[in-house]
Amino acid sequence: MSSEKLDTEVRQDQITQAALNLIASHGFRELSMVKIARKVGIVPSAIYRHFKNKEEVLDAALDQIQERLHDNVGIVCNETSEPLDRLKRLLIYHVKLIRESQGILRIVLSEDIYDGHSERRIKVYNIIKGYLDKIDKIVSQGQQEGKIRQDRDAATISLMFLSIIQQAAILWHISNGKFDVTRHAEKAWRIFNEYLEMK
Amino acid sequence: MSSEKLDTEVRQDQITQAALNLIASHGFRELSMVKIARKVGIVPSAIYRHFKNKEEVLDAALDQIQERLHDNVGIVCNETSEPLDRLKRLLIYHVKLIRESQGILRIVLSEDIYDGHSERRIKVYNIIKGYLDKIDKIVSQGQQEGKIRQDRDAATISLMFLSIIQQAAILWHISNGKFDVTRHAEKAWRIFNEYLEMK
DNA sequence: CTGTATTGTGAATGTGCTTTCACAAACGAT
DNA sequence: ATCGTTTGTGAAAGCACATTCACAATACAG
Repeated sequence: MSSEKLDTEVRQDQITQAALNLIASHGFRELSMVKIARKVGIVPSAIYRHFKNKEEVLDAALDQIQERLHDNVGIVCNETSEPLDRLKRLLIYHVKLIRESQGILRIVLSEDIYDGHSERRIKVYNIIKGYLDKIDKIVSQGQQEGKIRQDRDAATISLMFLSIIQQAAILWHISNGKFDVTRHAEKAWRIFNEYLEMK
Repeated sequence: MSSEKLDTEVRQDQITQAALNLIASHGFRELSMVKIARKVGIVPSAIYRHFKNKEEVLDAALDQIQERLHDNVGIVCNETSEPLDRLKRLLIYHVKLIRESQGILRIVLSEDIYDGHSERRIKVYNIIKGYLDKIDKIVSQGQQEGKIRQDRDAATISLMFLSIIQQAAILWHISNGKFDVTRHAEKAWRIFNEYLEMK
């Protein structure tokens, strides 16, 4: 009952995707090599042909998340050059990302992903920091252009911006979809936008 | 090598405290009956004299967290009757709570605490909702008194308020204390306060 | 002082997990 | 077609864990 033999590159991709989907749908706690293997259609030990260990699989999954976040920023920056529009669209994309791949961002927040190993912690911190930096750039540019009030810290504004969605996403998840993220995001954005525009 | 025999009530308290401290310092993932027992000074199986299983221990720990959150609200409401002052102080107490008992609030956010069992998920949701309701009351009252602008949803404002600290707390933790929560809380509060005061 | 309920102990069970390893099947270059 | 490399397999080792159970120590009521 042998599976088809595939290149390491292909398998690595499949394994990473499987891991991401499993985390998204059943949480980090439920993630096991057995389940990843089942989803890919191979046997657990076969994973070790393509990754050194579970750690490496997780790292690859984190890389994917980072990519998706950065992609979103790239997209909105291409779509419009208006700073406030960029932020608004980024908010929408972020919410969409959360809704589509359930927990993909809660992964970043999940306590358990660190598991004592501080390298992973640093990696996660850098992912968030990288994302925040990009938001920061949008804000700073908006301030220079006079489109966003200049009397407040760009970093603080950026973090507040991220906080809005993130916390809502958590509530959304815990409530089993009962809590309306999109609605909250809209309302919160109105408040935030109004503040940023103030002179 | 027998331990002193103590009443179930006392042991339940010790066990709950031990569990909370362990989660706070080493995360939810690391929590085990063995470690709880070691901290209390008894043998793992002895825990089962006082709790039916691990689930019950966790539930007791969650109850404790809820209590602390509600206590904070009670304290600030006794300290002052000015809505904005109440919020500001609550922010400070919240940050303090986070700083003191490391991860006590990340527990609420931790993916793994649900572990598939939806009862626990509901319980956590209710804890947050209860806390948010109390914040909501402060905001609503402030709006009625004309101390807080009335053209925005109290619920949205409350959630934004909570988000500010919560996300910062997460960053603080991930960065191993490098990120300055207190500083961010202060800056964010200034922004938030200014907005709420606007007519 | 005696008997009974309560609390603690150590060993054992069972489960699920990651990881290793010898071996087998498929592939690719020559 | 063949040989070496890559990928997949199944079994097993080894670990941590929650939980159970018979038994021992302790407290306490009468």
